[in-house]
Amino acid sequence: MAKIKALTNGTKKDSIIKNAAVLFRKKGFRATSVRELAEMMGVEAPSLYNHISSKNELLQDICFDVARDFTAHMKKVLASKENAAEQTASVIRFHISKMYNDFDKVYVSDNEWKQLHKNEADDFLAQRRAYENDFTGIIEAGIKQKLFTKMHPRIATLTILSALRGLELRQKNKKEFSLQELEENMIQHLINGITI
Amino acid sequence: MAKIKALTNGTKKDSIIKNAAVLFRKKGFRATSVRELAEMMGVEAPSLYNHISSKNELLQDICFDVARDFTAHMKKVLASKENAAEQTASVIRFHISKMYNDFDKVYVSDNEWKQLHKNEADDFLAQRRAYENDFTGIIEAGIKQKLFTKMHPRIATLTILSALRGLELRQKNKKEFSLQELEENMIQHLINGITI
DNA sequence: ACAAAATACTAATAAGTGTTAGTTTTGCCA
DNA sequence: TGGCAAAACTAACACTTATTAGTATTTTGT
Repeated sequence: MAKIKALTNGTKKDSIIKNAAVLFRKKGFRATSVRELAEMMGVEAPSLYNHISSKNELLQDICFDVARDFTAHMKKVLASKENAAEQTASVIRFHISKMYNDFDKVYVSDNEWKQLHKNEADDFLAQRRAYENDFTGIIEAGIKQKLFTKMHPRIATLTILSALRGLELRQKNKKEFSLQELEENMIQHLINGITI
Repeated sequence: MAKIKALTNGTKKDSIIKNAAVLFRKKGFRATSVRELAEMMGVEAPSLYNHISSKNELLQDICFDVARDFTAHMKKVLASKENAAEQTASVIRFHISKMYNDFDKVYVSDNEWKQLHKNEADDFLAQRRAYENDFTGIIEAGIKQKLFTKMHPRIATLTILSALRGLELRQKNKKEFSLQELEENMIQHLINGITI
């Protein structure tokens, strides 16, 4: 009779979520069974239901936690008095470090949110769009401030966010370069490419 | 008794694949049922099996067709006498136009290949890695030729390919900007960002 | 040490899956 | 027009799925 161990500084549910994130990332949400998740934790599948209410809830928690963190950071950036280039760099840096430190959850949020139930998917997408619009606002401000070249701000947004979201920072990559290297190179690449 | 219509310049199987790609993109491979695909085509599920051998075969065809096209283009680029900057631009342009013209299939290939059976997934991944290595080779050549700044070539590769793969060119976006605008802006952004 | 609460277990269910077997219908060509 | 191949249909299978019910065990608080 194995037992679920709580995370240090976390509940048993947190522990389940953490393991779920690993499987959801590796195999996808639909391809991951509750039995499989239970086995990973050394427990029978129904035991998990003492801590969670459904498999879907796990995905919800992952997606909305990640969305909240990104949104919160964006609001902080917008409230700052930095110029557009600094704000852009701050957003990029946050994406990279979040991806670096919380890869499974961020990846799942980016790639599996479609599997949320309709209501939640709509909600998630609305948050995502708001985030993208905020970012586009920063780019537009940068153009007005003559920091950035004249360009299509929406395309720049797609380019930068798409580059960041697509990052896959598994162990293998972490050995090829450090977090600092990655940040420096990507910021240089993505910002200099639109700087006057 | 509805009938499956062949594509103009294509077989009935091609028609099934085309519809499958739409569903796989919208809902994901695992979340798409054969019955659903059949309904979309106005036919009962078992009827499809007169034309395909399995659901998985549909995914295989999609993924490997796309992979073949990208690999073929890369080989052409490598065989050309263009300099590294021109080669990079050519790769970027190909990604964008392919994504623009064949969105469903390219998207599915990029995002659902994990659902292939182990053998095929390994094969697919090997092709993908070879493609990435070829691209890194171009970047490295560009640095040697002093066209590009000193940087981590592997990070530049990830940045550019990630930006391109993450593009989602559905109808909505196609109204915001033209193919030409998109190409110009992204090439400028992704290449100028690493140009001396 | 005992009662109560938390949490594990086994067994089972209902729904959905891809796919096959066997049969009927359709469309084409002699 | 008759016959044959292509391709549709219905029915059913063997599995897997998430989840619940009911029960046993462990842990916690007194």
